[in-house]
Amino acid sequence: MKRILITSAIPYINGIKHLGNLIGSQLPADLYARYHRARGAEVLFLCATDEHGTPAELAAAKAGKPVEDYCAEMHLVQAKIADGFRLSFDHFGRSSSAQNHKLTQHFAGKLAEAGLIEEISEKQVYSNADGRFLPDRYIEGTCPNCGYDKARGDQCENCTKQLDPTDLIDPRSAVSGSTDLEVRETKHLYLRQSQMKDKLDAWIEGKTDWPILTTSIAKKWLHDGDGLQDRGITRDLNWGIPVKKGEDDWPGMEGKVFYVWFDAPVEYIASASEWVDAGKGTDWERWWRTDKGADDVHYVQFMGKDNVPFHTLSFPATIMGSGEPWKLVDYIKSFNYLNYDGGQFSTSQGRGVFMDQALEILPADYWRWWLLSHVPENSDSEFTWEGFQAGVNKDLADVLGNLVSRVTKFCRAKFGEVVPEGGSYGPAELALIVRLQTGLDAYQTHMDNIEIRKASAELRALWVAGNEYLQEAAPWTQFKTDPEGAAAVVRLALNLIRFYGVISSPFIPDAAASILAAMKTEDDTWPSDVGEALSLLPAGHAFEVPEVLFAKITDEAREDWQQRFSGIRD
RNA sequence: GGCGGUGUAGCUCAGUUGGUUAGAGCAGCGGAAUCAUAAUCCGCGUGUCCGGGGUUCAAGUCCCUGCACCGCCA
Repeated sequence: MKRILITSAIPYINGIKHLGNLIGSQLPADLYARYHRARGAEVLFLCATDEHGTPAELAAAKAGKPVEDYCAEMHLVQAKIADGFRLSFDHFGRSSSAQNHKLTQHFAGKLAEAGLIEEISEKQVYSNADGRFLPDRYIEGTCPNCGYDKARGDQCENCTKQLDPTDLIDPRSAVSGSTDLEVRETKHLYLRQSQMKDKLDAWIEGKTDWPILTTSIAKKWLHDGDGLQDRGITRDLNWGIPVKKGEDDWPGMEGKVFYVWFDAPVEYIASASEWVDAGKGTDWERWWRTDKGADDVHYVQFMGKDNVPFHTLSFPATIMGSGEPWKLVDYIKSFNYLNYDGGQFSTSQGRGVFMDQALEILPADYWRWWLLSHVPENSDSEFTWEGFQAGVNKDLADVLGNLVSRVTKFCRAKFGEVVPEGGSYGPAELALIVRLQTGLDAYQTHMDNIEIRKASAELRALWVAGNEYLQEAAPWTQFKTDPEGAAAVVRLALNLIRFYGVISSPFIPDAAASILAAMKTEDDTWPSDVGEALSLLPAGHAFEVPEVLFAKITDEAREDWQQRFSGIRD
């Protein structure tokens, strides 16, 4: 049996994500996971919250809560919303888990043994009032270049000049506003990625089947300027994974933690360990260790383009550098950005639709279908309310939903809520089967290749083929002179509905479940031979006319939402 | 400034290793049908493939250059 390991980029803990974040990794990953499960593969689909770092600490402080409590709460909030979108994670972990502490420290220890960790002393700004070191961007002051008084320590937003915190005039803490700052010497660990450059380069060079977006970003970082640079992997913070060399203390690193980008990818592995500890699985190493059964695992990662450098370079450097047989990623699917009505989605400005709000106004399937069929695979794409309304109404309500409706209601009126018997299949039916077999094969090819837009277009074309057939066969006319012939058409059409329910389930799982429930069958076997699949519901099999599968989005509702989500989130 | 991406019908996008009259969905127009969520089906597209050079028997598809938009710059 095929074994597929799937991870989605892990969302940061400080707040609810918007639709751009959802379509950029979690939703495509879920589609892929559902598809392969449906086709009988053994799938392990993992995600988690990314919880460490300064933004989490500040968000917790703002909420007036200890950071541990804040993260625990926000994790539950994000988990609940993920469930609302039917994201079918086998485990939704936390980067702050004990398992991740242990693994992250383990990797650091192995990297140190391999000579890939370097200790470097540097000067950093310390805030006496806050009792902590401040990252560059959390120091504010007056820009020496343009005089802007809210310049950040890394860059002036007004004149865009790159700055050092020490350049600022009258620097102050962005956390407390205190001006009681001093520059202190502090020691940090650096991952010597530059030592791994050739190895990483050769590895990326071999990935000719990866999306250009993925490899071009990786190559840029490998070759740009002086090539791949070493990166600091520690920070002077309280909230994080304490720096240790395996299980041993790391002299000189007391009170320091690993930097988020180092521990966050390790959580992909730790999440599998959490999955076992939560009693949902029995052996996580057979997914992650090539010496313990993972050599036949196909590992696919999903992420937005901003995450590509970590996944193509830093994390592989960590894994390769450990010298241990950890599973390396086989395919990286990366995405561009989804824009909102002519601009960007913005978490800080509350612009666009956030995941919780989306679920308040419409069922998950509406969002899943539209987002997946417009996923920014080749370039940035755009969400507009008009486009969303038109797409959802046409594809889901008119093409698929109405087909289910017209067939089941016609059958109920003429034959009762039972698959009718009589008649036999002729050339039109055979032609339909051939058409569907061709389309199903194409659909599967696109899904296998993770070409999501193409897959959604093909699925929609399969729905359309059903309407074409029905229109041509016109059982409502045939019924008047040849009820047996009409019965054969309806029998096929009812089977067609079940067929659609099965193959559509990766995109629209709730509607698919409703369809199967209405057809009163639990057989959701993925079809291989379409002819067989369309004779699964025999004459005499009872069904029921389902409620309207997809209510249309009205102009009034659209205008209302358009207004409501244009500005600042309440 | 450097690097990367994008630029194809009103809109959203396909166009594989260069090769026949550049395609699909939506919207629009005309027709059929009336089972259905006024849904469906059929028919209708001469667009400077961003501009300009070049390579080639042949370029949307390769090379150079200019323009526009977007992103990244540890």
